[in-house]
Amino acid sequence: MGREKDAKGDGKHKLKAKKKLSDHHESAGVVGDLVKNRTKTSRSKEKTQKAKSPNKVKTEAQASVSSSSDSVKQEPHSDDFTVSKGVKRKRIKDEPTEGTSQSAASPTSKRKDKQHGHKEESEVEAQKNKSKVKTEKTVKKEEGEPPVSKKVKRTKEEVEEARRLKIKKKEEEEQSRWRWWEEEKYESGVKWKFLEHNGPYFPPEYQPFPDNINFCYNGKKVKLSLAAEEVALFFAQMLDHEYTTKKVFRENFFKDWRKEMTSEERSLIQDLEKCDFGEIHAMHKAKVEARKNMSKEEKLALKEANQKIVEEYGFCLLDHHKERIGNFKIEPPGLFRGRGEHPKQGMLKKRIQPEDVIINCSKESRIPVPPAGHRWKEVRHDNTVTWLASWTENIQGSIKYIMLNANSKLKGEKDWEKYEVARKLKSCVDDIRNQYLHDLKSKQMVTRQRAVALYFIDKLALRAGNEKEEGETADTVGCCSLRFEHITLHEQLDGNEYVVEFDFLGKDSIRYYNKVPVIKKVFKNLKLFMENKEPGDDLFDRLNTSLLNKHLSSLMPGLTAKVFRTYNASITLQQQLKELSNKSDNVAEKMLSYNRANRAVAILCNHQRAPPKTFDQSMANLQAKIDARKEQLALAKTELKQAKKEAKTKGSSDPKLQSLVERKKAAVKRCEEQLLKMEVQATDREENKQIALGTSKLNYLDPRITVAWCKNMEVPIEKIYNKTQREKFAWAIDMTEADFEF
DNA sequence: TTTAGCACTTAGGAGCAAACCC
DNA sequence: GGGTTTGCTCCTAAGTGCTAAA
Repeated sequence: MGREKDAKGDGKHKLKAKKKLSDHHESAGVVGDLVKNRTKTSRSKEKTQKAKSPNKVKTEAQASVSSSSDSVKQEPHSDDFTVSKGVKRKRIKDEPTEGTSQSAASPTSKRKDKQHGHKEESEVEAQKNKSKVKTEKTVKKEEGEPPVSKKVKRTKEEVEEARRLKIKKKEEEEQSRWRWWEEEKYESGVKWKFLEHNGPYFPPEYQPFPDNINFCYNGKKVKLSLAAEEVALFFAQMLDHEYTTKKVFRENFFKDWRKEMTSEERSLIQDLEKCDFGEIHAMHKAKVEARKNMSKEEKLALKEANQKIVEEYGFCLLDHHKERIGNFKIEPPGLFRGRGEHPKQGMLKKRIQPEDVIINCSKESRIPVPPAGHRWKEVRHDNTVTWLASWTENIQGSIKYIMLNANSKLKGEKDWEKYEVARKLKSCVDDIRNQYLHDLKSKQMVTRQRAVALYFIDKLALRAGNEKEEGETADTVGCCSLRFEHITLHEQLDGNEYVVEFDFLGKDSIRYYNKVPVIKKVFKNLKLFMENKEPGDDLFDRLNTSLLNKHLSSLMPGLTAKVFRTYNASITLQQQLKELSNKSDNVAEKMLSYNRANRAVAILCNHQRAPPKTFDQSMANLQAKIDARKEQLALAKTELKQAKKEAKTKGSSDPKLQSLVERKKAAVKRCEEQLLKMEVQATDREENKQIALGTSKLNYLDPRITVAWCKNMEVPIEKIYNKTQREKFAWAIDMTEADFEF
C-alpha cells in the first residue's frame, strides 16, 4: 500500500528529493559553460578547452557496452592475488603485485630507496617551501608544521633545525608504522590472534538543567521528571533544524516522549502544539555560545581532557601492535535523524548502558572494566570478527559496532583485497559484457532481467538494490529494486534514439536523475518488463540481488554487483588521468586535471553534496580578487613597456635601466602566474559546487592509481591525500611504483 | 526458497580548528 | 588581531552481501 501511494505520487519524490543536483548530466553541462566563462586568459582558456568537461566523459563501461559489437580488446591479466578465504596470500616479497612490468625490488630495498627518496623529497620540498613563502602567501602550510608567525623571522639555523626535526619525525613515523602488507595472512576467517582494549567510552550522564529554566505547557510552568526533561531537551536543541517542523518527526517524537513521562505528566501533556520549549532552547543556545567564547585556557583544558579520553579509549592492542579505534564512543541518546522521508525520524534513540554492550577481546587479554556499578551484557572472544564491542540500537533493531580506524591492518587489508578483486574483473569484464549482451535475447525472462540489470550496473554504476522492509526506512531503491515509476522510456529524445530516463531516490535519499541512450535490445526488453505493470510494481519482478550475485560469482570468484562500481570508478580515474594530465603543466594545472578525473568518477557514482552555504559569496570574492589581479597585471605590463622604452632611448648599456627592465619583467610574470592560479582555483571550485569528491577518493579509487600518477607527474602525494588519507593508503603509497596499471 | 541476523562498507552532514586575508 | 573561509574529523545512517535458520 505504502509503495503504491508513493508510486502514484511520483512527482512527490521529485519534490521531496533534496534540493541538490537536479540532473547531474545537465549540471555537468552547466559546469562546462562556466568553465569557459571563467577562464579567460588565452593560456587557461586553452587548458580548459583541452580538458574534457566532466559531462563529456565516457566511462570504460559505457564505451565498451555501446560498442559491444566491436572486437574485444585483449587486456593484460592481473596478477594472482588470492582473495578467496582459506588460502594463504603469498608474501609480498615474492609477489609480483603490480604485474611483470613492476620493479622487482624487494621490500627492503624498496624501503631503502623510499627512505632515501624521502630525504631527497623533503629537501626539495624544503627548498620549494622557502621560495614559495616569498611568492605565494596562499599556499597551504605543510601539515604538522607549527604555525610560524610572519613577523618573527627565523634564522637560517632555525629553519634548518626545523627541517631536520620534520624529517626525523617523518622517519620515526615511518619506522613505527606496522607494515602489515609485508606479513603473511592468517588462515581462513581468523582476523586476529590477540586483542586487548579498554572497552567503549560512555557519554556523560544527563545533567538536569537549573530551576530557573522552565518548560511550559499551555502557558503554565511544568516541572518535568528527569527522564522527560532529558527528552524535552533533545527536542529543544533541535528547534532551529528543519526536522522539528516535519509532521512525522513531531509525531514520532511526541509518542516516544510520552513514553518517558510519568503518568501525571502523560495525562497533562497531550498536545505538542501546546508545549513551549522556548526557555530550554534559549538555554541550549547560550551554552553553545558560551562554549564558543571560552578563553584560550579553557579551550586548552577541554582539549587536553579530550586527549586523555582518546589516549585511554581510542587505542587497542591488536597482535602486539597499537591500533587506533575508529569509533570508540558509545552513541549518545537523542532523537533519530533519518535521512529523506524516514518514517522513524524523531523517535527516541535510547541511552546505551554497559548492560547492553557485548565486549569482544582475547581470552588472555586484560578484560575491559565496566563503569562502576555496571556489568557488560556479555564478554566474548571471537577472533573471526573485527569488532571490539557491539550493541543493538532501538530504532531499527540493528547492531552497532566499535571497530578499528581506517588506517588499521584489518581495514587496510580488506581495502586492498577489494581493489584486487576489481582488478581481477578487468581481465574478464569483456567476457562478462558479451555474456550479458547475449543474455538480452534469452528465452527466460529471469535471464533477460538479469542481463538488463547488469547492463545498468555496469554502464551506470548503479548500486545493487537490496530489498527493504516497507515502513522501516525511507523509500529508496537501487538497480534490482527499481520500480515501474522510476524509469520512463523515450523512443526518441533530444536527438537520441532509445533513451531511458531514470528518476529515483538512491542511498541516503539522494536523487538519481539521468537520461541515457541505451542499445535497442535493452530498450525493447524494458518495454516488455513494463507491460501490464503500474506504479508500485517492480521493474525486475523475477530478479533480486541474491540471484544476481549468485550468477556473478559463477562468472568470477568474489564478483558481486558492487565490484562493478569499484572497477568502473577506478578504471575511469586511470583513463581520465591519462587523457587529461600533461607532464609539462604546472602543479596547479595538474591538480585541476586530477580533480577533474576524480570528478568524472564522482558524477558516475552520483556522489552529491549540498552546495556550501557560503558558495556564492566566496565565488564572488574570488572573482573580485581575479579582477583586481588583472588590473595589477595591466599596470605591470604598462610599467614594463615604459621601462623598456626608457632603456632603449637612454642607451641599453645603462645597468640600472637594464635591471629595472628585468624587475618589471619578473613582476609581470609573477602577476600572470598568480592570476592563472586563481583562475584555475575558480574553475575547480565552480565545477565542484554540488559534487562530493571525497566519497569516491576514499572508497572507490584504487589508491595505487593515484600514487603512480603522482610519481609520474612529479606531484607530491601530499597534494592529493591529506594526512588521514595517507595513513589509510599507507600500503599503496609504500608498494606502488610509477608503472602501476590498475 | 525465503527470511533474519550479522558483519562489514559506503555515505553525507555538522561542527570545529586551522588557514587565510584584510 | 580578528573576522571569514576552508578543509578535516567525527558522527552515525544507510547501504551490500554472506550465512544459517526456518
